[in-house]
Amino acid sequence: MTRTGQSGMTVADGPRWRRLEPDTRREQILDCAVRLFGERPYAAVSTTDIARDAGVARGLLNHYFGTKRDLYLEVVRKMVLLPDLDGAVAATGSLAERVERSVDWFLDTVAAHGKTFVAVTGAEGVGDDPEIEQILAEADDIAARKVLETVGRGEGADDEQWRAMIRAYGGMVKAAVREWIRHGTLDREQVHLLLSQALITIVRDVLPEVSAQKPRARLAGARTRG
Amino acid sequence: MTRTGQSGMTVADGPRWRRLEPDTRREQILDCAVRLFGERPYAAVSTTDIARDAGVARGLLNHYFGTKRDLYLEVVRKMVLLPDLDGAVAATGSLAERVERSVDWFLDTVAAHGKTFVAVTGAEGVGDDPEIEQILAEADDIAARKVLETVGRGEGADDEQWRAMIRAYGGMVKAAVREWIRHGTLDREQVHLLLSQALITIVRDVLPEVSAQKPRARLAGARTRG
DNA sequence: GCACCGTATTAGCAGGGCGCCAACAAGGGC
DNA sequence: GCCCTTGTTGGCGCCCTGCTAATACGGTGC
Repeated sequence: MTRTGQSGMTVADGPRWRRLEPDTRREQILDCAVRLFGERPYAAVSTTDIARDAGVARGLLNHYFGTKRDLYLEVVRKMVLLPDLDGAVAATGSLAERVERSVDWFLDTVAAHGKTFVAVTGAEGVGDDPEIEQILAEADDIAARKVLETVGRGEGADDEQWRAMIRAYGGMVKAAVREWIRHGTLDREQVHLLLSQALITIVRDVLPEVSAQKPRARLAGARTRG
Repeated sequence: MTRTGQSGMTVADGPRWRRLEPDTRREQILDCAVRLFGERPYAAVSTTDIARDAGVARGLLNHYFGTKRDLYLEVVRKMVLLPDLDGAVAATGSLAERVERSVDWFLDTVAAHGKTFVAVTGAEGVGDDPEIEQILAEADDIAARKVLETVGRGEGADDEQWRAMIRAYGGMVKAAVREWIRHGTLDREQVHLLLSQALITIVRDVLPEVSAQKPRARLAGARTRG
Protein backbone atom coordinates (compact mmCIF):
# COMPACT_ATOMS: atom_id res chain seq x y z
CA MET A 1 0.00 0.00 0.00
CA THR A 2 1.12 3.48 -0.76
CA ARG A 3 0.22 7.03 0.28
CA THR A 4 0.59 10.46 -1.25
CA GLY A 5 3.12 12.72 0.42
CA GLN A 6 2.93 16.51 0.52
CA SER A 7 5.08 16.74 -2.58
CA GLY A 8 2.48 14.83 -4.54
CA MET A 9 4.61 11.77 -5.05
CA THR A 10 3.63 8.38 -3.75
CA VAL A 11 5.93 7.32 -0.97
CA ALA A 12 6.67 4.07 0.73
CA ASP A 13 4.73 3.02 3.79
CA GLY A 14 5.76 4.32 7.17
CA PRO A 15 4.75 6.84 9.79
CA ARG A 16 2.26 9.39 8.45
CA TRP A 17 3.90 12.05 10.60
CA ARG A 18 6.95 12.42 12.76
CA ARG A 19 6.83 12.99 16.47
CA LEU A 20 9.20 15.76 17.55
CA GLU A 21 10.31 17.21 20.84
CA PRO A 22 8.00 20.08 21.82
CA ASP A 23 10.82 22.63 21.74
CA THR A 24 11.95 21.44 18.33
CA ARG A 25 8.48 21.55 16.85
CA ARG A 26 7.84 24.93 18.40
CA GLU A 27 10.96 26.40 16.86
CA GLN A 28 10.18 24.88 13.48
CA ILE A 29 6.73 26.45 13.43
CA LEU A 30 8.06 29.74 14.70
CA ASP A 31 10.63 29.86 11.91
CA CYS A 32 7.93 29.43 9.28
CA ALA A 33 5.81 32.08 10.96
CA VAL A 34 8.74 34.50 11.02
CA ARG A 35 9.28 34.05 7.31
CA LEU A 36 5.65 34.46 6.29
CA PHE A 37 4.83 37.34 8.65
CA GLY A 38 7.99 39.02 7.36
CA GLU A 39 6.79 38.78 3.79
CA ARG A 40 3.16 39.82 4.11
CA PRO A 41 1.07 41.87 6.52
CA TYR A 42 -0.71 40.13 9.38
CA ALA A 43 -4.12 39.81 7.77
CA ALA A 44 -2.66 38.39 4.58
CA VAL A 45 -1.10 35.44 6.39
CA SER A 46 -3.50 32.69 7.43
CA THR A 47 -2.74 30.08 10.03
CA THR A 48 -3.43 27.59 7.27
CA ASP A 49 -0.51 29.04 5.31
CA ILE A 50 1.83 28.72 8.25
CA ALA A 51 0.67 25.20 9.04
CA ARG A 52 1.07 24.09 5.42
CA ASP A 53 4.52 25.66 5.31
CA ALA A 54 5.52 23.79 8.43
CA GLY A 55 3.96 20.56 7.17
CA VAL A 56 1.75 20.38 10.20
CA ALA A 57 -1.91 20.43 11.15
CA ARG A 58 -3.33 23.89 11.71
CA GLY A 59 -4.53 23.04 15.17
CA LEU A 60 -0.96 22.47 16.28
CA LEU A 61 -0.29 26.20 16.05
CA ASN A 62 -2.99 26.80 18.63
CA HIS A 63 -1.61 24.02 20.79
CA TYR A 64 1.85 25.57 20.91
CA PHE A 65 1.15 29.30 20.74
CA GLY A 66 -2.49 29.82 21.66
CA THR A 67 -4.09 32.22 19.25
CA LYS A 68 -2.88 33.52 15.91
CA ARG A 69 -2.18 36.87 17.50
CA ASP A 70 -0.12 35.24 20.24
CA LEU A 71 1.98 33.58 17.57
CA TYR A 72 2.39 36.93 15.87
CA LEU A 73 3.58 38.57 19.08
CA GLU A 74 6.08 35.76 19.47
CA VAL A 75 7.34 36.42 15.95
CA VAL A 76 7.77 40.11 16.66
CA ARG A 77 9.65 39.36 19.88
CA LYS A 78 12.00 37.12 17.99
CA MET A 79 12.64 39.61 15.21
CA VAL A 80 13.24 42.72 17.26
CA LEU A 81 16.23 41.20 18.95
CA LEU A 82 19.25 42.49 17.08
CA PRO A 83 21.22 39.32 16.35
CA ASP A 84 24.45 40.17 18.15
CA LEU A 85 23.61 43.23 20.12
CA ASP A 86 26.11 42.11 22.69
CA GLY A 87 29.06 42.59 20.41
CA ALA A 88 31.28 44.94 22.35
CA VAL A 89 32.74 48.17 21.08
CA ALA A 90 35.62 49.70 22.96
CA ALA A 91 34.55 52.89 24.73
CA THR A 92 37.89 54.66 24.45
CA GLY A 93 39.21 57.67 22.60
CA SER A 94 37.52 60.95 21.81
CA LEU A 95 33.77 61.30 21.54
CA ALA A 96 33.98 61.46 17.77
CA GLU A 97 36.05 58.30 17.64
CA ARG A 98 33.71 56.40 19.89
CA VAL A 99 30.69 57.51 17.90
CA GLU A 100 32.32 56.61 14.61
CA ARG A 101 33.21 53.17 15.84
CA SER A 102 29.77 52.66 17.31
CA VAL A 103 27.95 53.64 14.13
CA ASP A 104 30.31 51.51 12.10
CA TRP A 105 29.67 48.49 14.25
CA PHE A 106 25.96 49.02 13.96
CA LEU A 107 25.97 49.41 10.20
CA ASP A 108 28.07 46.28 9.87
CA THR A 109 25.55 44.37 11.89
CA VAL A 110 22.67 45.71 9.87
CA ALA A 111 24.43 45.02 6.60
CA ALA A 112 24.79 41.41 7.66
CA HIS A 113 21.26 40.85 8.95
CA GLY A 114 19.78 43.72 7.03
CA LYS A 115 16.71 42.05 5.67
CA THR A 116 15.34 41.12 9.05
CA PHE A 117 16.12 44.46 10.59
CA VAL A 118 14.45 46.39 7.83
CA ALA A 119 11.39 44.19 8.01
CA VAL A 120 11.08 44.93 11.69
CA THR A 121 11.31 48.66 11.33
CA GLY A 122 8.61 48.40 8.72
CA ALA A 123 5.89 50.90 9.40
CA GLU A 124 2.49 49.35 9.12
CA GLY A 125 -0.07 52.09 9.04
CA VAL A 126 -2.17 53.17 11.96
CA GLY A 127 -3.85 51.56 14.92
CA ASP A 128 -2.96 51.47 18.59
CA ASP A 129 -1.58 48.15 19.64
CA PRO A 130 -0.24 48.34 23.20
CA GLU A 131 1.34 44.91 23.22
CA ILE A 132 3.25 45.38 20.00
CA GLU A 133 4.23 48.83 21.11
CA GLN A 134 5.63 47.56 24.36
CA ILE A 135 7.70 44.91 22.63
CA LEU A 136 9.23 47.46 20.31
CA ALA A 137 9.68 49.95 23.15
CA GLU A 138 11.64 47.46 25.19
CA ALA A 139 13.87 46.64 22.25
CA ASP A 140 14.47 50.34 21.64
CA ASP A 141 15.35 50.88 25.26
CA ILE A 142 17.89 48.08 25.25
CA ALA A 143 19.47 49.61 22.18
CA ALA A 144 19.47 53.05 23.80
CA ARG A 145 21.30 51.77 26.87
CA LYS A 146 23.88 50.13 24.68
CA VAL A 147 24.42 53.33 22.70
CA LEU A 148 24.95 55.35 25.86
CA GLU A 149 27.42 52.80 27.09
CA THR A 150 29.32 52.56 23.86
CA VAL A 151 29.55 56.29 23.47
CA GLY A 152 30.97 56.61 26.94
CA ARG A 153 27.92 58.02 28.66
CA GLY A 154 26.98 54.78 30.34
CA GLU A 155 26.57 56.56 33.63
CA GLY A 156 23.52 58.24 32.11
CA ALA A 157 21.83 54.99 31.14
CA ASP A 158 19.76 55.19 34.28
CA ASP A 159 18.45 58.61 33.35
CA GLU A 160 15.03 58.12 31.81
CA GLN A 161 15.32 61.32 29.82
CA TRP A 162 18.69 60.52 28.38
CA ARG A 163 17.41 57.19 27.23
CA ALA A 164 14.30 58.82 25.78
CA MET A 165 16.56 61.13 23.77
CA ILE A 166 18.55 58.19 22.44
CA ARG A 167 15.39 56.23 21.70
CA ALA A 168 14.21 59.17 19.62
CA TYR A 169 17.59 59.13 17.86
CA GLY A 170 16.87 55.46 17.21
CA GLY A 171 13.91 56.55 15.13
CA MET A 172 16.28 58.31 12.79
CA VAL A 173 18.59 55.31 12.75
CA LYS A 174 15.80 53.04 11.56
CA ALA A 175 14.58 55.53 8.97
CA ALA A 176 18.10 56.10 7.67
CA VAL A 177 18.78 52.38 7.37
CA ARG A 178 15.54 51.99 5.46
CA GLU A 179 16.62 54.71 3.02
CA TRP A 180 19.88 52.86 2.57
CA ILE A 181 18.92 49.18 2.46
CA ARG A 182 15.43 49.35 1.13
CA HIS A 183 15.22 52.35 -1.14
CA GLY A 184 18.88 52.80 -2.02
CA THR A 185 18.44 56.57 -1.79
CA LEU A 186 21.45 56.85 0.52
CA ASP A 187 24.61 54.83 0.53
CA ARG A 188 26.36 53.45 3.53
CA GLU A 189 28.84 56.28 3.69
CA GLN A 190 26.10 58.90 3.75
CA VAL A 191 24.14 57.08 6.40
CA HIS A 192 27.29 56.82 8.44
CA LEU A 193 27.90 60.56 8.12
CA LEU A 194 24.33 61.45 9.03
CA LEU A 195 24.09 59.18 12.05
CA SER A 196 27.54 60.06 13.35
CA GLN A 197 27.12 63.81 13.15
CA ALA A 198 23.68 63.69 14.69
CA LEU A 199 24.77 61.45 17.54
CA ILE A 200 27.80 63.61 18.29
CA THR A 201 25.61 66.68 18.47
CA ILE A 202 23.09 64.98 20.71
CA VAL A 203 25.64 63.57 23.12
CA ARG A 204 27.79 66.72 23.22
CA ASP A 205 25.21 69.50 23.06
CA VAL A 206 21.79 68.13 23.96
CA LEU A 207 22.25 65.61 26.76
CA PRO A 208 24.27 67.99 29.02
CA GLU A 209 21.54 70.57 28.56
CA VAL A 210 18.97 68.08 29.79
CA SER A 211 21.13 67.26 32.78
CA ALA A 212 21.50 70.96 33.56
CA GLN A 213 17.75 71.38 33.71
CA LYS A 214 17.37 69.02 36.60
CA PRO A 215 20.70 68.68 38.36
CA ARG A 216 19.39 66.76 41.37
CA ALA A 217 16.11 65.29 40.26
CA ARG A 218 17.62 62.45 38.28
CA LEU A 219 16.99 59.88 40.94
CA ALA A 220 14.02 58.28 39.24
CA GLY A 221 14.58 54.78 37.95
CA ALA A 222 16.31 51.74 39.35
CA ARG A 223 19.93 52.17 40.28
CA THR A 224 21.91 49.06 40.84
CA ARG A 225 25.32 50.62 41.10
CA GLY A 226 26.57 51.74 44.48
CA MET B 1 -47.15 51.41 13.73
CA THR B 2 -43.81 51.80 15.41
CA ARG B 3 -40.31 50.52 14.84
CA THR B 4 -37.26 50.10 17.02
CA GLY B 5 -34.40 52.46 16.25
CA GLN B 6 -30.76 51.68 16.75
CA SER B 7 -30.85 53.32 20.17
CA GLY B 8 -33.41 50.80 21.28
CA MET B 9 -36.25 53.30 21.62
CA THR B 10 -39.41 53.05 19.57
CA VAL B 11 -39.58 55.83 17.01
CA ALA B 12 -42.38 57.30 14.92
CA ASP B 13 -43.10 55.96 11.45
CA GLY B 14 -41.09 57.27 8.54
CA PRO B 15 -38.33 56.19 6.19
CA ARG B 16 -36.43 53.20 7.51
CA TRP B 17 -33.21 54.75 6.27
CA ARG B 18 -32.06 58.01 4.79
CA ARG B 19 -30.71 58.37 1.31
CA LEU B 20 -27.55 60.45 1.27
CA GLU B 21 -25.35 61.89 -1.43
CA PRO B 22 -22.58 59.41 -2.27
CA ASP B 23 -19.85 61.80 -1.17
CA THR B 24 -21.62 62.50 2.11
CA ARG B 25 -22.18 58.85 2.91
CA ARG B 26 -18.65 58.02 1.92
CA GLU B 27 -17.21 60.61 4.25
CA GLN B 28 -19.45 59.52 7.10
CA ILE B 29 -18.31 55.92 6.81
CA LEU B 30 -14.71 56.99 6.41
CA ASP B 31 -14.89 59.02 9.61
CA CYS B 32 -16.11 56.03 11.57
CA ALA B 33 -13.41 53.87 10.03
CA VAL B 34 -10.74 56.42 10.94
CA ARG B 35 -11.84 56.41 14.56
CA LEU B 36 -12.02 52.64 14.92
CA PHE B 37 -8.82 51.85 13.01
CA GLY B 38 -7.12 54.49 15.13
CA GLU B 39 -8.16 52.77 18.33
CA ARG B 40 -7.47 49.13 17.53
CA PRO B 41 -5.18 47.20 15.17
CA TYR B 42 -6.48 46.17 11.78
CA ALA B 43 -7.48 42.62 12.62
CA ALA B 44 -9.35 43.72 15.75
CA VAL B 45 -11.71 45.94 13.75
CA SER B 46 -14.43 44.12 11.82
CA THR B 47 -16.37 45.62 8.96
CA THR B 48 -19.43 44.82 11.05
CA ASP B 49 -18.11 47.17 13.75
CA ILE B 50 -17.61 49.99 11.28
CA ALA B 51 -21.00 49.44 9.66
CA ARG B 52 -22.76 49.39 13.03
CA ASP B 53 -20.91 52.53 14.07
CA ALA B 54 -22.01 54.28 10.90
CA GLY B 55 -25.56 52.96 11.25
CA VAL B 56 -25.35 51.33 7.86
CA ALA B 57 -25.50 47.90 6.28
CA ARG B 58 -22.18 46.12 6.09
CA GLY B 59 -22.44 45.63 2.34
CA LEU B 60 -22.38 49.37 1.87
CA LEU B 61 -18.74 49.49 2.89
CA ASN B 62 -17.88 47.21 0.00
CA HIS B 63 -20.02 49.31 -2.32
CA TYR B 64 -18.12 52.49 -1.49
CA PHE B 65 -14.62 51.26 -0.79
CA GLY B 66 -14.32 47.78 -2.26
CA THR B 67 -12.59 45.51 0.20
CA LYS B 68 -11.87 46.00 3.87
CA ARG B 69 -8.23 46.50 3.06
CA ASP B 70 -9.09 49.18 0.51
CA LEU B 71 -11.03 51.02 3.18
CA TYR B 72 -8.06 50.70 5.50
CA LEU B 73 -5.71 52.17 2.90
CA GLU B 74 -8.12 55.06 2.50
CA VAL B 75 -8.04 55.61 6.26
CA VAL B 76 -4.26 55.67 6.31
CA ARG B 77 -4.19 58.13 3.42
CA LYS B 78 -6.50 60.42 5.30
CA MET B 79 -4.56 60.26 8.55
CA VAL B 80 -1.06 60.77 7.25
CA LEU B 81 -1.92 64.19 5.90
CA LEU B 82 -0.73 66.66 8.50
CA PRO B 83 -3.81 68.87 9.06
CA ASP B 84 -2.36 72.23 8.05
CA LEU B 85 0.92 71.34 6.52
CA ASP B 86 0.55 74.36 4.30
CA GLY B 87 0.91 76.82 7.13
CA ALA B 88 3.79 78.98 6.08
CA VAL B 89 6.84 79.78 8.18
CA ALA B 90 8.97 82.73 7.16
CA ALA B 91 12.29 81.57 5.78
CA THR B 92 14.30 84.53 6.97
CA GLY B 93 17.03 85.11 9.53
CA SER B 94 19.91 82.91 10.53
CA LEU B 95 19.83 79.16 10.13
CA ALA B 96 19.31 78.73 13.86
CA GLU B 97 16.40 81.15 13.84
CA ARG B 98 14.73 79.47 10.91
CA VAL B 99 15.14 76.06 12.45
CA GLU B 100 13.83 77.21 15.81
CA ARG B 101 10.76 78.74 14.20
CA SER B 102 10.19 75.70 12.03
CA VAL B 103 10.37 73.26 14.91
CA ASP B 104 8.15 75.51 17.00
CA TRP B 105 5.52 75.65 14.30
CA PHE B 106 5.64 71.89 13.95
CA LEU B 107 5.31 71.21 17.65
CA ASP B 108 2.39 73.63 17.85
CA THR B 109 0.65 71.74 15.09
CA VAL B 110 1.32 68.39 16.69
CA ALA B 111 0.20 69.64 20.10
CA ALA B 112 -3.11 70.63 18.54
CA HIS B 113 -3.73 67.47 16.52
CA GLY B 114 -1.42 65.33 18.58
CA LYS B 115 -3.60 62.32 19.01
CA THR B 116 -4.03 61.68 15.33
CA PHE B 117 -0.38 62.28 14.57
CA VAL B 118 0.80 59.92 17.24
CA ALA B 119 -1.63 57.26 16.10
CA VAL B 120 -0.21 57.48 12.60
CA THR B 121 3.39 57.20 13.65
CA GLY B 122 2.45 54.16 15.66
CA ALA B 123 4.75 51.28 14.92
CA GLU B 124 2.86 48.10 14.21
CA GLY B 125 5.20 45.20 14.26
CA VAL B 126 6.60 43.47 11.21
CA GLY B 127 5.43 42.54 7.77
CA ASP B 128 6.11 44.02 4.37
CA ASP B 129 3.21 45.99 3.02
CA PRO B 130 4.24 47.87 -0.13
CA GLU B 131 1.04 49.88 -0.43
CA ILE B 132 1.06 51.14 3.13
CA GLU B 133 4.74 51.83 2.84
CA GLN B 134 4.26 53.91 -0.26
CA ILE B 135 1.54 56.00 1.35
CA LEU B 136 3.74 56.76 4.34
CA ALA B 137 6.74 57.37 2.10
CA GLU B 138 4.88 59.95 0.06
CA ALA B 139 3.73 61.74 3.19
CA ASP B 140 7.28 61.76 4.54
CA ASP B 141 8.57 63.14 1.27
CA ILE B 142 6.08 66.00 1.30
CA ALA B 143 7.14 66.84 4.83
CA ALA B 144 10.81 66.66 3.85
CA ARG B 145 10.32 69.11 1.00
CA LYS B 146 8.56 71.48 3.34
CA VAL B 147 11.35 71.27 5.90
CA LEU B 148 13.98 72.05 3.28
CA GLU B 149 11.96 75.03 2.12
CA THR B 150 11.33 76.37 5.57
CA VAL B 151 14.91 76.02 6.62
CA GLY B 152 16.01 77.95 3.58
CA ARG B 153 17.41 75.06 1.57
CA GLY B 154 14.47 74.90 -0.79
CA GLU B 155 16.78 74.76 -3.77
CA GLY B 156 17.81 71.31 -2.58
CA ALA B 157 14.30 69.94 -2.46
CA ASP B 158 14.85 68.34 -5.83
CA ASP B 159 17.93 66.52 -4.63
CA GLU B 160 16.85 63.00 -3.89
CA GLN B 161 19.63 62.52 -1.38
CA TRP B 162 18.90 65.69 0.55
CA ARG B 163 15.30 64.67 0.85
CA ALA B 164 16.31 61.19 1.94
CA MET B 165 18.40 62.75 4.70
CA ILE B 166 15.49 64.85 5.87
CA ARG B 167 13.12 61.90 5.65
CA ALA B 168 15.48 60.03 7.95
CA TYR B 169 15.45 63.02 10.28
CA GLY B 170 11.66 62.70 10.17
CA GLY B 171 12.04 59.32 11.79
CA MET B 172 13.55 61.01 14.80
CA VAL B 173 10.84 63.65 14.78
CA LYS B 174 8.13 61.02 15.01
CA ALA B 175 9.92 59.07 17.70
CA ALA B 176 10.59 62.21 19.73
CA VAL B 177 6.98 63.32 19.53
CA ARG B 178 5.92 59.89 20.70
CA GLU B 179 8.21 60.16 23.70
CA TRP B 180 6.64 63.52 24.45
CA ILE B 181 2.92 63.02 23.77
CA ARG B 182 2.51 59.37 24.41
CA HIS B 183 4.98 58.39 27.07
CA GLY B 184 5.63 61.76 28.69
CA THR B 185 9.30 60.88 29.03
CA LEU B 186 10.33 64.16 27.42
CA ASP B 187 8.67 67.54 27.70
CA ARG B 188 8.05 69.93 24.88
CA GLU B 189 11.11 71.99 25.64
CA GLN B 190 13.39 69.00 25.52
CA VAL B 191 11.92 67.76 22.27
CA HIS B 192 12.37 71.22 20.85
CA LEU B 193 16.00 71.27 21.88
CA LEU B 194 16.70 67.82 20.49
CA LEU B 195 15.02 68.40 17.14
CA SER B 196 16.47 71.87 16.67
CA GLN B 197 20.05 70.94 17.44
CA ALA B 198 19.88 67.85 15.27
CA LEU B 199 18.35 69.68 12.33
CA ILE B 200 20.89 72.48 12.54
CA THR B 201 23.71 69.98 12.48
CA ILE B 202 22.23 68.10 9.56
CA VAL B 203 21.57 71.19 7.47
CA ARG B 204 24.85 72.90 8.29
CA ASP B 205 27.29 70.00 8.43
CA VAL B 206 25.78 66.98 6.70
CA LEU B 207 23.90 68.23 3.64
CA PRO B 208 26.84 70.26 2.25
CA GLU B 209 29.00 67.18 2.58
CA VAL B 210 26.52 65.21 0.49
CA SER B 211 26.48 67.95 -2.11
CA ALA B 212 30.25 67.87 -2.31
CA GLN B 213 30.18 64.16 -3.02
CA LYS B 214 27.39 64.46 -5.50
CA PRO B 215 29.17 65.60 -8.70
CA ARG B 216 30.64 62.14 -8.97
CA ALA B 217 28.03 59.58 -9.86
CA ARG B 218 27.59 57.43 -6.80
CA LEU B 219 26.85 53.76 -6.97
CA ALA B 220 23.68 52.84 -5.16
CA GLY B 221 23.36 49.67 -3.16
CA ALA B 222 25.02 48.11 -0.18
CA ARG B 223 28.64 47.10 -0.48
CA THR B 224 29.90 44.28 1.60
CA ARG B 225 33.08 45.72 2.89
CA GLY B 226 35.72 43.05 2.81
C1' DG C 1 9.99 -9.18 19.42
C1' DC C 2 5.50 -7.59 21.17
C1' DA C 3 2.03 -5.33 23.77
C1' DC C 4 1.44 -1.15 26.45
C1' DC C 5 1.08 3.69 27.29
C1' DG C 6 2.11 8.71 27.45
C1' DT C 7 1.47 12.44 24.64
C1' DA C 8 2.51 14.74 20.29
C1' DT C 9 -0.46 15.31 16.53
C1' DT C 10 -4.54 15.30 13.76
C1' DA C 11 -9.41 15.59 11.87
C1' DG C 12 -13.62 17.67 12.31
C1' DC C 13 -17.09 20.90 14.42
C1' DA C 14 -19.12 25.45 15.40
C1' DG C 15 -18.89 30.39 15.23
C1' DG C 16 -17.81 34.54 12.88
C1' DG C 17 -15.91 37.68 9.23
C1' DC C 18 -15.75 38.98 4.45
C1' DG C 19 -17.14 39.66 -0.54
C1' DC C 20 -20.88 39.60 -3.61
C1' DC C 21 -25.57 39.76 -5.73
C1' DA C 22 -30.31 40.42 -6.42
C1' DA C 23 -34.00 42.81 -4.44
C1' DC C 24 -35.94 46.78 -2.13
C1' DA C 25 -37.29 51.50 -1.25
C1' DA C 26 -36.21 56.58 -0.80
C1' DG C 27 -37.09 60.75 -2.90
C1' DG C 28 -36.81 63.79 -6.90
C1' DG C 29 -38.89 64.45 -11.75
C1' DC C 30 -42.85 64.79 -14.63
C1' DG D 1 -49.74 60.77 -7.65
C1' DC D 2 -46.90 57.69 -10.47
C1' DC D 3 -42.38 56.44 -12.21
C1' DC D 4 -37.61 55.84 -12.41
C1' DT D 5 -33.05 56.31 -10.89
C1' DT D 6 -29.96 54.62 -7.63
C1' DG D 7 -28.63 54.55 -2.75
C1' DT D 8 -29.22 50.86 0.40
C1' DT D 9 -30.37 46.52 2.36
C1' DG D 10 -30.51 41.45 3.49
C1' DG D 11 -28.81 37.08 2.78
C1' DC D 12 -25.95 33.40 0.50
C1' DG D 13 -21.47 31.08 0.20
C1' DC D 14 -16.78 30.73 1.28
C1' DC D 15 -12.76 31.00 4.12
C1' DC D 16 -10.53 31.65 8.59
C1' DT D 17 -10.12 30.73 13.41
C1' DG D 18 -10.31 28.34 18.08
C1' DC D 19 -11.47 24.26 20.28
C1' DT D 20 -12.00 19.20 21.54
C1' DA D 21 -12.17 14.43 21.10
C1' DA D 22 -10.00 10.94 18.67
C1' DT D 23 -5.68 9.09 16.59
C1' DA D 24 -1.17 7.06 16.24
C1' DC D 25 3.91 7.68 16.94
C1' DG D 26 7.66 5.87 19.36
C1' DG D 27 9.88 4.76 23.60
C1' DT D 28 9.46 1.28 27.66
C1' DG D 29 8.96 -3.07 30.08
C1' DC D 30 8.95 -7.83 29.72
